[in-house]
Amino acid sequence: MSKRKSLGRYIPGTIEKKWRDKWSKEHTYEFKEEAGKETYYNLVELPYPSGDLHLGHWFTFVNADAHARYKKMSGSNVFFPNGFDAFGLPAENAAIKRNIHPQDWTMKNIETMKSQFATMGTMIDWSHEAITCTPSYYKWNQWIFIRMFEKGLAYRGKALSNWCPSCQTVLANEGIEDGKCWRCGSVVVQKEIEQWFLKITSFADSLLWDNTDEGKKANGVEWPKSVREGQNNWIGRSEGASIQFQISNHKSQIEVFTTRPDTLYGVTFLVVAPEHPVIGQMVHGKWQIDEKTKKEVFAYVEAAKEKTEMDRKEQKEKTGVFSGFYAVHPLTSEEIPVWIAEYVLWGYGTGAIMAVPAHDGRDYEFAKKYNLGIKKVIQAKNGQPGEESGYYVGPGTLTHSGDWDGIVVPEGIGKIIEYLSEKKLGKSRVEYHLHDWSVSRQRYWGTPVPMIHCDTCGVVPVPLDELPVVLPYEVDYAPKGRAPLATAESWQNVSCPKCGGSAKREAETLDTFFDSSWYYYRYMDPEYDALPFDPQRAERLMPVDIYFGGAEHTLGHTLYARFFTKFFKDEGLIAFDEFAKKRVQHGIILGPDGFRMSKSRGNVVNPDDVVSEYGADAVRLYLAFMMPFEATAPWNPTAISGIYRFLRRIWELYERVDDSADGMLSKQDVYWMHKTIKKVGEDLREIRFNTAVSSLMEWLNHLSRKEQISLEEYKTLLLLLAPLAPHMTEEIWQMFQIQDSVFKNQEFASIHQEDWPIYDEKFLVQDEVVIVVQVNGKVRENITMESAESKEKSAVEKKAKESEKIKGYLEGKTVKKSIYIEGKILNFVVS
RNA sequence: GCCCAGGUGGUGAAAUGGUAGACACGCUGGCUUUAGGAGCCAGUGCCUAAACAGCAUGGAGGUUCGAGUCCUCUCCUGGGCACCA
Repeated sequence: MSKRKSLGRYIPGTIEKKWRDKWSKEHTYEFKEEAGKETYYNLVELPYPSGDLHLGHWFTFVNADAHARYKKMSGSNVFFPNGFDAFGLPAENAAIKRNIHPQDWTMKNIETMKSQFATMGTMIDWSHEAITCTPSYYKWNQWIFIRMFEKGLAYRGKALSNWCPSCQTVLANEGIEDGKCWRCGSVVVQKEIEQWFLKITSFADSLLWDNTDEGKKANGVEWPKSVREGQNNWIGRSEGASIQFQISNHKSQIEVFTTRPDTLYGVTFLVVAPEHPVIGQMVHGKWQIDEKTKKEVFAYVEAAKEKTEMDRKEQKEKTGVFSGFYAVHPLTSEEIPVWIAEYVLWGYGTGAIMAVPAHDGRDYEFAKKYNLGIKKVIQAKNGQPGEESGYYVGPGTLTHSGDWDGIVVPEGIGKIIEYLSEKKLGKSRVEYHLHDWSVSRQRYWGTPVPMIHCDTCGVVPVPLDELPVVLPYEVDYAPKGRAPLATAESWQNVSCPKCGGSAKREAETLDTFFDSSWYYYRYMDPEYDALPFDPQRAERLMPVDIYFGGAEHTLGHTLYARFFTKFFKDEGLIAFDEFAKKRVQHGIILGPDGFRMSKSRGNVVNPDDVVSEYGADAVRLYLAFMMPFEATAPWNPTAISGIYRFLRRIWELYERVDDSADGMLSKQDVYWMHKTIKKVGEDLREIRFNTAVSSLMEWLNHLSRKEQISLEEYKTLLLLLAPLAPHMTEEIWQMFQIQDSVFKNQEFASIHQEDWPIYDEKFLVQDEVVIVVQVNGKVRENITMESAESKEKSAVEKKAKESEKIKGYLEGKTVKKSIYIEGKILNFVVS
């Protein structure tokens, strides 16, 4: 009987540093492909190098790490890389504020954050790191952009933007204060601006998630419903019809889009957006219109132009103006007025609507305000009215004989569109809410758009063998009202690749969402220099098996990433449709006061402080334990002490390990061990870290009640804990080897190279079971029975009826029936 | 307005339709002279002197032998989208 020597006090600081240094020195976690071994691509959204790792980073990364370590112990060859999303506006702002170059600021932050990352004790493989602001990375942004350009997927287009006429620049919504430019105070106007777009809309249909059960099975992808629904709503496919309305006394027509062509009868007026070109014809053309109306229309349209998008959205009450013209209703030939109103958007559909106040709230509101007609459309129910059953009809009178004198149109949207096409009044049309993605940024710190403007040849892409177009270092990046790169004249002036004449480089840079749309391909081999990534390696390592990240990227980043993947597939670079098989979205840790952590509120918990107090393992374990991974809850500064206590109890349990106790485990002990192996494994696999920890605690409570702990039990406990608390388990694992002198003159074996323990179902069967006895569904008694005996309902019933308590409840009553769920519950239903 | 996720003790939370509150924090009482982030024992949903009595998972109905879990309606919180025709 050999009781173990005490390990002394548990001092996480020393232990953790020792192991971190060793792992990093020995490149323990560098990923190498191994033939015949299943790879598992474990991905976390790449962080922005803000300069400080916060608790949210810890929460996501340490839990993703526990999952990765579990997969590794279970036999997968795990690929867990990381990198930095290093371009972007904050670097420029910080640079201006602190008079330091954006690049230097960014690289310094990356260095700081990597040293903070190191304290987590993750198995992140930094040898595959990708940093998006390096030329070796953004070269491939440029390559992809040019490929898209050649396919017509990147194009120069126009879109309404906030424009400051004095600074001559586009402003983001955040750059507008009170409708005025934050820099010069001029009134901001809406202007059509030329910019670079990516044609994501041409992938709209393939980006739609098939949310039917069959669809989910077919693509084999496990993404949360909130993301799938959210993206589908954002893409916003709506099927409907476009319908032509003739303008009275003129040749022109107005085309409207509607999803409810079945309500056509109820149209009492048309509304066009203030930007609609027909207004120009009306006001400036030779159309007959009285001066007063003309003035009103002109004033309304001009006022609308001055408003920013924000102003328009904030406006609550609908406004509008009568155009002075009428259109002809295609069914009744009645004249209906044409109005101009801001609530109709130029950017959606045809920029004109048919207003059906009786069946649309907005139209109703507008009709009420301006005293316009309201007409109800009546649906004929089956069998009535009269013989026209099953059709939509306009109002009419139902005569005694059952005749109907209303206007009859076919029922159902499909049929009515057919009917309209036949009459040449309209046709089916699909609209999307999704817009093409504007990727132009008039900023310095980003990927230069690899294009050249030539007066003779127009826009010409930079030849591929001249990539990367390196972002020049010496540039005046302070805001001056134009793209900063336009100030770097020697950089900008080039000769045209086509004609050799003088030309200028594009001075705009790419949106950073471009960078992050494909970084996980680059991780596979960040040095690869033939293509953005090696298609053969992608075939082996991709798609990503699990992608951890935040809910804030539901509509932006993850949708763009899917778009790039569809593009790569079309290019023949990959064969799969979706880049990530599974998406898991983390929750948020709030400040101890229950509010979002923020410097201004002063409720920020610094992970470094907590680590120096309790150690990284305790922080890791608490972040796993405190709540479900997807939940949002406040940080509880005292609750972590329970975790610390848990770790120390395991540490101290070491001296109670009795080697001779092996083979002497009671059936209960074996049951506990196998039950915990099963539960912790399932939980780590299915992203239920909180219950994985609590089941370890339960087992520890069981072990603590025993006098002898066997070596097998204790080692199993360490193995199960290893993915969650990698430092402490490694330390104890090594102490075994030292005290037993089993590895003399040899390297110590790391616990993280060990296999995950295997449980055996046969040990999960208990000799005795407790059966709950209910009477009319209420618990009245617990009876304990031999497992074998409990399989017989009659035996269980017999035993239950022997109980004095149950006898009392059954006395004088008739047992109508009884329900028995094997090994669990017996319910007597009595009258 | 539409879509999504939630609502369970003082707190964070558990619970394949089968004993609601595991595990942990906090709190209460006790023990151990105890400097250790102590430990150990007992208790801790409500109502009760107590209960293996009754009531309890936002609310109201329903399905079921049995509902936190499934269905219908409703209220509230968080997140996303939005004059999208």
